[in-house]
Amino acid sequence: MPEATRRAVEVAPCGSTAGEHRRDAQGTRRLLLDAASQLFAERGYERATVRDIASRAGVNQALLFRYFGSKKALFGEVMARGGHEQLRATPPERLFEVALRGMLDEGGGPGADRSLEVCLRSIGGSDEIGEALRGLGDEYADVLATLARAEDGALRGDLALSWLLGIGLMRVVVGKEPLASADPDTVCRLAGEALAALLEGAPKAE
Amino acid sequence: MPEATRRAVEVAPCGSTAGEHRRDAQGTRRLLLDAASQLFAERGYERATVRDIASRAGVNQALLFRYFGSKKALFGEVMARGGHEQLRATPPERLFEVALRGMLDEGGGPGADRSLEVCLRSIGGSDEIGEALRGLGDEYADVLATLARAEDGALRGDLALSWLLGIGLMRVVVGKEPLASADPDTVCRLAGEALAALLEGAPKAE
DNA sequence: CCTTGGTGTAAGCACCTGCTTACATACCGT
DNA sequence: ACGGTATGTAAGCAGGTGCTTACACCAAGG
Repeated sequence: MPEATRRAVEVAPCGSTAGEHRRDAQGTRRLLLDAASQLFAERGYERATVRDIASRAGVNQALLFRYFGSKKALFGEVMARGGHEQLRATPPERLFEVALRGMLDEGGGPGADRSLEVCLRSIGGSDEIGEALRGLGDEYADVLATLARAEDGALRGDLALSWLLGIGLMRVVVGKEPLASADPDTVCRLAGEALAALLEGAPKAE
Repeated sequence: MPEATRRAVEVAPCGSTAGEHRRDAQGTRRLLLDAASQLFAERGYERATVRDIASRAGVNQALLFRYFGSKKALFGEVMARGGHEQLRATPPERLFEVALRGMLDEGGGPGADRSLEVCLRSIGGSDEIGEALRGLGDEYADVLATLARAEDGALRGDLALSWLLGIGLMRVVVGKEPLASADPDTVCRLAGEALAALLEGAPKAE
């Protein structure tokens, strides 16, 4: 090893300011996970860069790769962490309304589940990302399908999920007026009534 | 068959050697427009690169910038060319069904209107792109709103459009089963019935 | 003390992006 | 024929991307 490596960079030690940043792998891992969750929700997968994520977490981007291996793996962990909680905690007959309100009340606190929003904003991305998103969609659609009593319940469940995501798309991502500013209660009522017609409609053309 | 469409353009009268590129600005401009239309529909705005577009058109990418100035301007021309035709040629009460079928019958010939598909696949993109897409969405929603007789017709129109795009999203972009393989007639019937409930529902909660 | 291994960082790599420039070539009026 | 110009091309630029590497630090453990 050459002697020149002894050269000091004279950079301020990270912990010198009030000792705030202790060396804690789990902690910074979580910082990265939180920052990624926010940025994926705000910009989608492609437009959220690893530099932005690391910057928001306040750490070096190399740590992101040390702890998660790749941007895609990080995305996978973010989706796995948030996505399924709401699904398990909500009874099927209320799932549509709860998920819809989750998207309508956008500023619903920092801990709100924004995985559907992440889905919407990331949809144009690479095929591997689409794969991950399809998984979450399948789970929602399966639950919704149980609400339709007709034999083609799975298809009706897909159509219900389509509407759920379509509404989120128009309101949150596109910002289409008057939908974007509409009262969540009104939107839920209108959608709920038509949804009932969908799920309880005649099972076959006759 | 993208190769066939390339040589199908015959604008200039002089039809000499088949393999050679006649120098025809209008012709290559149109080649670029066609290639861009296809690639934007297949991959969305961001993932369709100018190199790919020029390559599919069989010309040098520098020509793309000579004729259109920028990728965004090219996108604008593509959207302006295709988007509004279907809207004008369709009576309002059939718009939902026609647009829905336009997305369900995906391989509907090379001249089919795929602007809605372009919208869906480009949604995650930059804000300026979102602006362009919002314009087309507004036109559709305005027409759909006239179908609702209630005073909140505009909101119901937005919800109808949300569903239209949501179905396209799930079927074309995500490929969600069983929706992706479902019979278009069945999908149209299910959606149409519930849509009627939406548009003709009670005007106010009371 | 000093080694050792986990934690943090700056710098860089290879590639891709939209876009530009300098140059070659074919067409057309004279 | 010929020169000017419209048309086409190859090469390159500046910036951004995910990801890697070489190195500095800090806290334990001998």
